[in-house]
Parts: sequence; C-alpha cells; structure tokens
Amino acid sequence: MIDPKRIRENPDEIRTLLERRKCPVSVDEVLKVDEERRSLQVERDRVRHELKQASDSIGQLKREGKDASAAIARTGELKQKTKDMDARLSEAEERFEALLWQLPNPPDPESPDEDTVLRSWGEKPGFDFEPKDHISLCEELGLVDFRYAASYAGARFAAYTGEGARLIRALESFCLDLHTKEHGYCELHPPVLARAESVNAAGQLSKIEDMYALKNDPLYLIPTSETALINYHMGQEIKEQDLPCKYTAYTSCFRREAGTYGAETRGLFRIHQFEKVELVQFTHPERWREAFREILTNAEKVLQLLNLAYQVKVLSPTESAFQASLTYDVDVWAPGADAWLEVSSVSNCRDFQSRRNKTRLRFSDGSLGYPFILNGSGTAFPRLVIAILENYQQADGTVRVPEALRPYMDGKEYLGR
RNA sequence: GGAGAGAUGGCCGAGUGGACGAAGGCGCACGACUCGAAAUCGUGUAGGCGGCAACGUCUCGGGGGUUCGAAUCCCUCUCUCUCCGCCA
Repeated sequence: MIDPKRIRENPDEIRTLLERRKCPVSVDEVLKVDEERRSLQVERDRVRHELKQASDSIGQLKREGKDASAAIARTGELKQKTKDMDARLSEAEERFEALLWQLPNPPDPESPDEDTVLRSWGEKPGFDFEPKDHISLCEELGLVDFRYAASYAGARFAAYTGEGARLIRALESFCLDLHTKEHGYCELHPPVLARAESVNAAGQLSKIEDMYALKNDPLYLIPTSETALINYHMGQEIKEQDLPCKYTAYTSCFRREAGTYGAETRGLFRIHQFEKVELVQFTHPERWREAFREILTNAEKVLQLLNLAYQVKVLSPTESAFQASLTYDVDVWAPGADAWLEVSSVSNCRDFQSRRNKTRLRFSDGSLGYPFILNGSGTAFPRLVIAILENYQQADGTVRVPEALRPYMDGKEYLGR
C-alpha cells in the first residue's frame, strides 16, 4: 500500500500517477477520509484522556482509603462519550484503510505509455521444413496428455507424461540449481495454499475472480509463488546488514483465467495450473535498481543457457500488476506459434507489499523503514517447454534436448528417439 | 478430530483488578574506572497513530466483553506444546 503520508504530502503527484493506471479510486476521497480520521483521533484522545485521569484519581482515593463513589458516579457521561468517539474513529479508520488497500502501486516514472521492447538476445532459428507448433509435438511425442487432463480435471489443464514429465522435472532442477548455486538464492518449498491475508498482502486479492478458493477452508491456491515468498518475513524486522534477502521457490501456480475463454485455449500456453520458479529479493530502498537488474539477468540466464532467443520489454502502467510499480517482461521466441511468449515478468513492488504484510527494515542507525520487494519469474515452465519444443524440433519430428538440460535428463539427446 | 497446557519487551522471565508500557536478569548502546581490555559501577535501551513540538493515545498473541479502571476477570479466534486418534 502507498504510504499515507506520501498521499497527504503529494496528492497531485499520486493523482497523476494513478491516472496513468486508469485507477478508479479518487485521491480526493482518500484525503477527505484521512482528514476526518485524524481530527476524530484528536478528539477521541482528548475525551479518553479525561476518562483516564478520572479513573486515576479514583484509584488515588481508594488507596488513601477515601470514599470514591461520588467520583465514580461522575464518570458515567465521560464513559459514554469515549465509547461514541471510539466507534466514530474506528469507522473512519476502517473506511480509510479500505480505500488505501484498494489503491494500486503508483507507476514508476520510467514506465512508458505503451509496452516497449528494449532489446533482444539470440537468433531465431531457421528451418528447412515447416516447423510444427507445440501441440502437435506434444501429442506426437507423447509428452502431454491433454485428453486425460481434460477428463480428469477439466479443460485447460495439462498432464505431462513420460519424457514430458521428465522434462518438467529436469527444468525444475536446472533452474533451482542455477539460482541457488550460481545466483545465491535461498531455496524454499512453501505451501501452495495461503490465507486471504497473505494473498492480499501480495496484492493479488484485487483480482479475486482469478483465484481458486477452497470450499471448506478460508484458503486460496496461490497464483504464483511470489505470494509465498514475499510473505516470508511478514510481521518481522529485517536488519539492514542482512539485505538483500534472496529467495527462490518452485511451485505449481493456480489461476482460474476467468474471462479469457476464447483466446488461446489450446495447448500449454494458458492453463489453470502451471509450474514456475520464482525469484524474490528484499532490498534496501536505495538499491532496488541493482536488485531489479540482477533478477532480470537471472531470468535471462535461463534462456541464454538454453540458447533460446528472447526479447525484453518494459510494460506500460496499465499492463503491469496492481502491486508493481515497474515491470519488465521477458518474452521467448516460439517459432511454431510464430510469437513471443512471456516467460518471465520482473517487477519492483517497492514498499507496497512490505507495508501490507508489515515486513520492516531496521536500518543500522536504529531507524525503521520498509524494505523494497522485487520479484521475477525464473522462469515459467509451460511456455518454456513450448519454446524448447518448437525451437529444438528436428525434421524427423523429434526434439533435440538443449545441452544444458542433458545432465538432468540422463544425458538424453533427443525426445522421441 | 478428542483431552489438557501455554502465548508478556531483542531474548529469558515476574506480574491474578488501581501508582504497570510493565520487576529482575541477559543482551545491546553510551559513560566512568583502565595504558588497553576483562571484571565492576552508572545511565539509557519497543512500536503504531495524531501533533512543529510539549505531549496525548493505543499496543502484554488477535478480536470482543465486564469495570470508573484490565497484562490481570469473562467470551471467542489464531498459533505453539503434551497425550490420544488418523494418516504420508
């Protein structure tokens, strides 16, 4: 959430920034309720102070063995007044909080009005045959059983089979090894179910219609392990000297994808459950750029080691997530689909999430603040699988295994051979 | 799921209705002593909200209640521990 002081002190700046997101919440409304709440608090504190003093003097009388019943009788009105003020104040505070929680992260000034490709890496492969799309490759090589997944779980699910399942497992180990051994991340394996509070801290409850909720428990299936990782220090203080804290996790991710029917409904491109390796860093507010570049580099490294062409683009405020102030996407080239596929999204959420889940930062001078939290995929698998299959397909219908993955596949050189 | 016991400051731990935001200890910071250190002694050591500040107010796991007054009594929720059950 946004620092209320920042809104109070720079309302015009916040208004302008939020307009870039087409945010429906009015800053004036927030200011109005804030003002209301503050003046109520002054009044409430005053009334309560009177009551406390009265109580103290009753205690004093009793200690001296004097009769206090007259003094007690006089507190009745004060007590009622305090109760009324309490109710009015907490009502105003609730309204204020509710408004505040609805505000998205103001976009970074760097974010452009339109998504913009910044650079690209690698060569698109040339084929002397007509490249197939991943759906044909999966079916012909028996890597994914869509029919089974549909009858077992429903439309838009995938069940990897045989070498396909093996490929997913190889990718998991490959990515986690890279990020833990080479990039210095601490590996976690968190629950994929989370409380509303945790999901909300991450900013994802703003799209509740996209979340899977359980019937018998107040829990949600997480849409990304970002949810788990950004809450790792919830309610805690991190010491400045312990920064940056870097975490990675491989989890399944669950998204209802409500309202996306009709578009890209076949194959692995957009499915309800997918696997992803996530990277999260808690950083010093002044060093977020370093962390941002690092996470982006870490994600790119996966594609570079697999020798897949990709492009990096910076997203406009309307495209970036509710909780993010700046987002870069990494899109991998998929020749069968003849398209760039988003496999990673790197975001700076500043102190937006740490304020929500009360992760605080103890500076070495003793003062207290909030760490910046950044996240990025490193990377999302179904689309990485699409890219591998389509880029590495051979004329004979088999798929060459990228060399970097072979150690994780018992040295296997080709899928389907 | 059943039965019981707990949750107090950075940590340990006292506190069962009034002088308690909270004894004592540890830790930490500063000062004294010292050539320096250890030991010792002294001082200080939570956060939120509001306020320029003085200060006020809130917080003893969370929420609600009783009371003039709650860390303390009552209800409720969460979490932890022990035993039983059930499992992977």
